[in-house]
Amino acid sequence: MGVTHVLVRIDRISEHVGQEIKIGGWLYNKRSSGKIQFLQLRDGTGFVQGVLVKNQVEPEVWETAKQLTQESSLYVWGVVRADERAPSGYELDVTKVEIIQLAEEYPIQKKEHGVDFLMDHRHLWIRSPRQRAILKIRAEIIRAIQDHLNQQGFTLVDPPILTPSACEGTTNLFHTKYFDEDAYLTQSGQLYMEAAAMALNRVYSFGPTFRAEKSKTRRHLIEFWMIEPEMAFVDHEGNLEIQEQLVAHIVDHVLNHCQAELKTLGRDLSALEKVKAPFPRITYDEAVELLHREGFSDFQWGDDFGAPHETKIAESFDRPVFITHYPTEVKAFYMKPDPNRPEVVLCADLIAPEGYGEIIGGSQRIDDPELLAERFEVHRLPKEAYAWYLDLRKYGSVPHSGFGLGLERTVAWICGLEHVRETIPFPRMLNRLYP
RNA sequence: UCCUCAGUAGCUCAAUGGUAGAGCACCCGGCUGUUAACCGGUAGGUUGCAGGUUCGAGUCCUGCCUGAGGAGCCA
Repeated sequence: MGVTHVLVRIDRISEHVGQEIKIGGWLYNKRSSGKIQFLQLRDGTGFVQGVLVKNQVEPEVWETAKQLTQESSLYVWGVVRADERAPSGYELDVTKVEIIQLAEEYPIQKKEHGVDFLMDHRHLWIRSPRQRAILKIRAEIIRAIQDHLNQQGFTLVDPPILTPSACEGTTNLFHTKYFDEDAYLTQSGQLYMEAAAMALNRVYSFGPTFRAEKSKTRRHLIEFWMIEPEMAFVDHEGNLEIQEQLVAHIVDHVLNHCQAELKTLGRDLSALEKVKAPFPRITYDEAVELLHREGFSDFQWGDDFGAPHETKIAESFDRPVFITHYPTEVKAFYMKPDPNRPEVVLCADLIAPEGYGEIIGGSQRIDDPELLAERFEVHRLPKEAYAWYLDLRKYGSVPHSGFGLGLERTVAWICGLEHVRETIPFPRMLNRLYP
C-alpha cells in the first residue's frame, strides 16, 4: 500500500478542522523566531502554514523542522485549525515532521528575478504560486473548450503532426526526415480537418503547432497549441456564432472555476465579466475607416493589420471584436470570396480586448472545385501535393467553415499576462529550447 | 533579417576615467504570530569575450557573443 491514500490534500483541508491529518508536500518558505517556527507548505493543490511552538512539540520534531531548507520534500502531521490570520483561513498545528529529501540551496528566491534566469529555471519556476495558477487556468480553459464542443455535437479528430508539405504554403516550417523522404512539422491541421468534417460533420482538433518563424514578440511561440474546429453545412455567419459562444463559455467557465487562481494573478475580473455573446462585428472597410480617424492616416486599403492597428481597434470595444471581410489578397488561398464582392473573403479574425491581439482566425472555405483550382494557380501551389485536398471538392462538396483558436494567446488574455511564454509549461521560443 | 536597450557576487542592482559595493540567498548567532519576517556577524568577484585608447578602464572606442523589448510574419 502506498502512502497517498492517507494523505489529505491541502485544497481539502477545510474538511478536516480539529482533526490530526498527514500531508505530503514541499517547504515553500520558513520563518522562525527562537521559540516558534512557521512552515510555509505546498503540495501542488494549495498552500498552508504549519506552526510549531517549541515548548508544545517534541524536541526531535523541533530540531527536524529547524533543519528544513527551501523546497525540501516532507511529510507533515498536524491538527487543522481555522485562523483568521491565515490567507487561506486555515493553519496546521504541527505535531510531527518527516523529511523525505533535504533540498540543496534553491536557486529561485522569494524576490524579483530576471526573465532569462527564470526561463533557465522553468522546471522549478512552475512551482511558484503564480505559475501554478496560470497552468491551472490553462487546464481549465482546455476543459471548457472540450466540454463545450463535445456538448455542441463536435467530434475530436487528431490530424497528423508529421506532414509532407505546407498546409498554407506561407510560413517557414520545421524540416525533418521521414526515413528517405522530407517531412515537416505541422503548422495547421486545418486541411485535414476539412476532410474530417466531410466524414463526421462537426469536428475539432486540439494539438501542437510549429512555426519556424524568427518571431520575437510577447505574442509568439515557436511551438504552440491550437484548437481547430471545422463544420460542414455552416456558413460565415454560423461560423461567427459558434466562435463567440465558445469564447464566452471559456471566460464564463474560468470565472466560475478559477476564482482563487485569478486572485493570485491579480486579474481585473470586471473586464472578463463583460465578455458575453454576441460580440461586435466590423468589416475590414470599417476598421480601416476607424484607423484613419484614430491617427493611422497612412494606412492603405489592402494592407494587413499590424499589432498597433489591432490594439487600436480592440481599444474601441469592451468585448472581443470580429473583423470580417478582409481583402482576398492578404488572406489564405482556401478562403471563400464574398459572392457579392469577390475582392474580399468571408473570413473573420477575433481580436481580444486589452491589446492581446488576434486569438481566432477563421473563414468559410471555398467549396467550388473550379474556383479552388484557380486559387492554386494564383498562389502557385503544387496541385500534386494537394491532390487529396482537391478530391474533397470532387466527391460531394458542401459549404463549410472553420477556425483556429490560439490557446496560449487566449490564456494570456484571460490571465492578464504580459507575455505568452508564461502560458505554456515549457515554452519554445526563438532563442530557447531549454529546459 | 532590421531597430532599440542590457550584460558587475548565486540572485536583484549600484559605482563622475582614480582602492569593485549594497540588499537578498547560503552559513553562524538572536528573537513566541511571522506574511518577500526582522536584528547582528562570516564568507562570497577573470565586471560576457577579444582587442584598442590612457599614467590608470566596470566606465571611453572597435568587433564578437548572449539576452530582453519591438518591427516584419502570424495564432
